Amino acid sequence: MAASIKDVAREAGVSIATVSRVLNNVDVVNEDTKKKVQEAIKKLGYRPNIVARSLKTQKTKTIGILVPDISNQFYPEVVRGAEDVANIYDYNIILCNSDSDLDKEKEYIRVLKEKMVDGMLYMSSSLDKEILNLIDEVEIKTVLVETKIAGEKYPSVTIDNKKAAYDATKYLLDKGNQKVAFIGLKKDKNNATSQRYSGYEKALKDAGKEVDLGLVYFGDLKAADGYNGINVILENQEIDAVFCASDEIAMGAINALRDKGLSCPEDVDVMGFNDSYAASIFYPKITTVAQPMYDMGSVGMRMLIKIVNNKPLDEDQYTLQYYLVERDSVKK
Amino acid sequence: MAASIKDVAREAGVSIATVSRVLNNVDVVNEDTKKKVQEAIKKLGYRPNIVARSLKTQKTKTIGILVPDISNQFYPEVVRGAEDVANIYDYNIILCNSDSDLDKEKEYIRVLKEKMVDGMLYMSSSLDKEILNLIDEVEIKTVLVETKIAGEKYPSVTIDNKKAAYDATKYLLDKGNQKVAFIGLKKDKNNATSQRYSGYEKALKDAGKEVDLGLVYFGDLKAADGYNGINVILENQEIDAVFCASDEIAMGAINALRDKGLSCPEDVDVMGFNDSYAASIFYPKITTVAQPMYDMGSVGMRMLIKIVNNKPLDEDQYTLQYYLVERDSVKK
DNA sequence: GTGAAAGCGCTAACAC
DNA sequence: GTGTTAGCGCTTTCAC
Repeated sequence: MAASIKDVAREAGVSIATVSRVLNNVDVVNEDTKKKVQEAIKKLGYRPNIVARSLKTQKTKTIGILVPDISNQFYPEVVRGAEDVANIYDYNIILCNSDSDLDKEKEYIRVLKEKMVDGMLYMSSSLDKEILNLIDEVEIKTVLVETKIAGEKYPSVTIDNKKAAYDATKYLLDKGNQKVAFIGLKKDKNNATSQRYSGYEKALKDAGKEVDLGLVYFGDLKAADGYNGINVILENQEIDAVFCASDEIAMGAINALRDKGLSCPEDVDVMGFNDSYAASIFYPKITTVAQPMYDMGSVGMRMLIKIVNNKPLDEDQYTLQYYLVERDSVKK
Repeated sequence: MAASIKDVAREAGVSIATVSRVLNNVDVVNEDTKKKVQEAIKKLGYRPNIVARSLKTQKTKTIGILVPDISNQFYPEVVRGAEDVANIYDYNIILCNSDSDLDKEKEYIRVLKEKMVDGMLYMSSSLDKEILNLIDEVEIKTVLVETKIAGEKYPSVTIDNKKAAYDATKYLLDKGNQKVAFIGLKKDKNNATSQRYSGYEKALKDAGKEVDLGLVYFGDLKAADGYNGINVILENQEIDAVFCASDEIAMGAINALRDKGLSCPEDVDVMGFNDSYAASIFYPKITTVAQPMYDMGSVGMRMLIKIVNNKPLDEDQYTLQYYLVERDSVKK
């Protein structure tokens, strides 16, 4: 067993209370006593037992992070941003992969409660009312990342997905493209990613165009969906451009185009979303809407740590800036 | 404050010891008493405080995972594999990003000790003796993933990087390629990834060829390194093929080739390493050595959990199988 | 400025 | 079969 506070006290010839005081830089401990204690600590290689401290203080200095799947393209960077900030303030993170499964999420939240995390960063493809209720019930301080509940009490950090998609679609339209297709998720009011379709719709309408469902393909966010989407859409008509709700879709779409003898951007403009690392390596390099993934994590964690320490928040609902990265998959 | 074991005891009209017994399915508790307790638990929505339990049992049911950087291509899948297994056995994971920085690693290991993790999965690009000493000192049960210390006591799960690189290079040679280049990390005995160069060397020698340093470029594992590598190598001579120590390098290399008017695989065969998701989407689809990343994590965690629970290990040093994925970046 | 002692919520002897 | 109690390693109040 490692040395405990008792050992240090004995070694230094003081009481454990005094050792605790120097550990926490609290009260005015006599300089000499302090020195003695510090020497004893060093000699024994003593490190406080944080579990014991946590039980007493009711603070664990650990934060739970719930993500759908860390092996998904989006989350590693968010988590990295979050962990970096956590680390600065001496917090650690417990990482949980929920697969966006409601039961798994609920179980993780309960376990996080049992482990007395000081707070939680919650990410999910959708936002179920049951989860929100559970969060209230277990009283874990929580910041929502990627999704938000408009006008509700839950602090959040998001980007404006609808507006981003609007801008992306408009960009394609402004290039003179007539038939602009869409491949992505179906509309669903609680799902951040699916709001991209709304932005697409609005951009078309504002440009005086009808949404032609023959130009729209709903699937998941994978490359395969982009590939299939192009094949399905092209069965009925030609297109000038396609806005994809993820970079992976965009890459799949470009591959499908190429397999049909069409090239990007010469024949069809393709726009992605996220600016994942692969988007910058792909050929052609993907023009895309960059989400500040690292920042979403770090800002979220910063907010959470403030909340945990009862500090006031500058803002409750952070909306971070996306930006359009112009590369080679859309004509200049 | 959430309900404690005392509240449950009071509610059920029994002692806390009895509540503890039903919680842990221990001893023979009378069926009726058990029912009463369970009802009280349900009524109060009671969940045990694991921090308190941990202090008593000296087990936290949490495992530390040290990775260089979760936003690096390789680790998310490993971590996912590890977390899935951990979850099955009711463990949670604390994720730490070290950037392979020695001081950061040391500090994380100490903090993990303070938080009394039951064990640790350690991944790093290299394996410093200081770290090993520290692990011994703090006595955290540890499994090494990706790297290993030959003939030492540390359990590990790895692939045979040298042999994998040997096979990959030989594959390129067997296709009739005369000048096979290499882009990757410089040799370094403790770094798993850098052993790929040794495999490359050996394959050439076994094929009766000298290693031509003009065909070798050492850098990092990024796409930019592949891009630069090709440009540097091609300054002096033409090549028939290139073995890249990562898929990212391979993609960068292919891009550089294309920018020089050379196509892959028609003019130059390119082989990657890892089989990251992007490798299967890239054009051309990358022929590569697949590392079982998910399995490395899950096998490592399985070993660790056995160790933590003092169960015997079937093997100490797991060497997992890699395999060659034949796609389109090498001529058929 | 320092020590004694209570208590955080739990488990596990030990007693009955 | 169940209750009492000590104690895990710390922090913090209250004395002195």
